[in-house]
Amino acid sequence: MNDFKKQLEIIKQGIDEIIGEDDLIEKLKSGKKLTIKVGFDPTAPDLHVGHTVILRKMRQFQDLGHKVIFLIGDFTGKIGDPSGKNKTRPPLTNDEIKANAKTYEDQVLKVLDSDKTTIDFNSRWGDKMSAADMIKLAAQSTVARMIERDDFSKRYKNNQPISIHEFLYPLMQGYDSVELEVDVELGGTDQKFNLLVGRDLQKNVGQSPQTIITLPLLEGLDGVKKMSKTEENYIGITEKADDIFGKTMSIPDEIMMKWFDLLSLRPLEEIKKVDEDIKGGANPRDAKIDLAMELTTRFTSEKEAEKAKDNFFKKFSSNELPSDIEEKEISYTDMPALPNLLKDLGMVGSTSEAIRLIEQGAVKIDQEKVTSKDQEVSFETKKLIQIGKKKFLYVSSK
RNA sequence: GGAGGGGUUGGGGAGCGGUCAAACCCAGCAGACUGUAAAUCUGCCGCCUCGUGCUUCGAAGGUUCGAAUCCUUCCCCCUCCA
Repeated sequence: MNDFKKQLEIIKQGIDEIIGEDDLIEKLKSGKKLTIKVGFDPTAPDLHVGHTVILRKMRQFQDLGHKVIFLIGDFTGKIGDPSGKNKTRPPLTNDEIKANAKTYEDQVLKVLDSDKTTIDFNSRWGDKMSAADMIKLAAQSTVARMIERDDFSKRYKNNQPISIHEFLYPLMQGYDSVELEVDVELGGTDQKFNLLVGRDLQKNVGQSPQTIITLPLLEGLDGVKKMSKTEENYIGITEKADDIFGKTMSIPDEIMMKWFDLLSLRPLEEIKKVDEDIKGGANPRDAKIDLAMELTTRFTSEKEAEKAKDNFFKKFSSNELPSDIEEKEISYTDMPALPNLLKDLGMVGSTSEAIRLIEQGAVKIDQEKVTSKDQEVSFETKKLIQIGKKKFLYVSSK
């Protein structure tokens, strides 16, 4: 593909900032196959959809015919980072790094094209560097330059410690770009400084400085906070089809288009059309279904996605029961009261909660609403217990 | 080292001797409605043996008929000064 304008449009879709756009245009015009680099921390092996924003961008580059390097930062990972915001980060062993790399690979290839992905490790050259090499590298930047970085300057002003080696991390990351002769490096907005260092180092050795593309953070399911594990507003990419589909359907309408922009691999025209259709009065629900299907298919399979969609509508749009209800057998000598039973079954957190739910008319047994917490139920024959719209369980006694 | 401020039920944040299981907001859950698990409205939102029951307000003691609220000691956070 040599239509550089078209390429540029795809490259610039859904990004936060691009630095060095002119260089990129020149390279695209020349028809050169570009080398794209993205660095990943060798810890955190469990990816969620928010992480795939950058993977999606990598995939777009692959689809445009460029070379994408998935670089695992194991060199720095082996050193550990005693000064991070979190507690001491223990150095990783070689085995841990290998295991994490494997997990990464499994997950990342759900988005990336396996044939066009190179996985590399910066220990490949990092391990060979001598103290003299490191000092030479360090000589290429200045303390003043380092202090420009937002978090460094804040910490400096607040008299919080900054270890010397922290200055070496951005340099090392930049050096990776020199080593790989990178044309484009992608990263989160918080990576901007580190990415810029790469440009400087490349210039110093006479390479064409890499273009930098930063990507915005994706809001989570609540539509407000950034997607993260700790906020529990995430979709893990190894989750079950039903969950991926359902969670996607639960995002607020307002952020739906952003999700399209940052996650969808559809052609730009199609995404624009979705937006226009909604503004023209189309039902946002249908667009959300399309998005949910796309994501579910990507992280599971088309077949599972279809099934998840079916289940979703069975569960929430019609009164049909979902197809995969769990079953439990109970055996009691003294049958407990219903609220206690619900707690024992793990359907509620406490008997108080069970009582509340019963009072609110949320509990059904064999489709019949339970009207009193004292209602007696026999499970001689298998019965279906339902709480709210989401919890179902078949129960029978031994 | 010195001077202050603070730790309250998932988060934020009131309360400063009884009427406190503790305002209010957010999150969460349920019901109604619908275009979906969106939006909106309503209710709930410590635990149990569901009662003038039990356990909570950083921890342990104490004062009091009665404490989240007062006193003592301890632990932890934050701000300012050196």
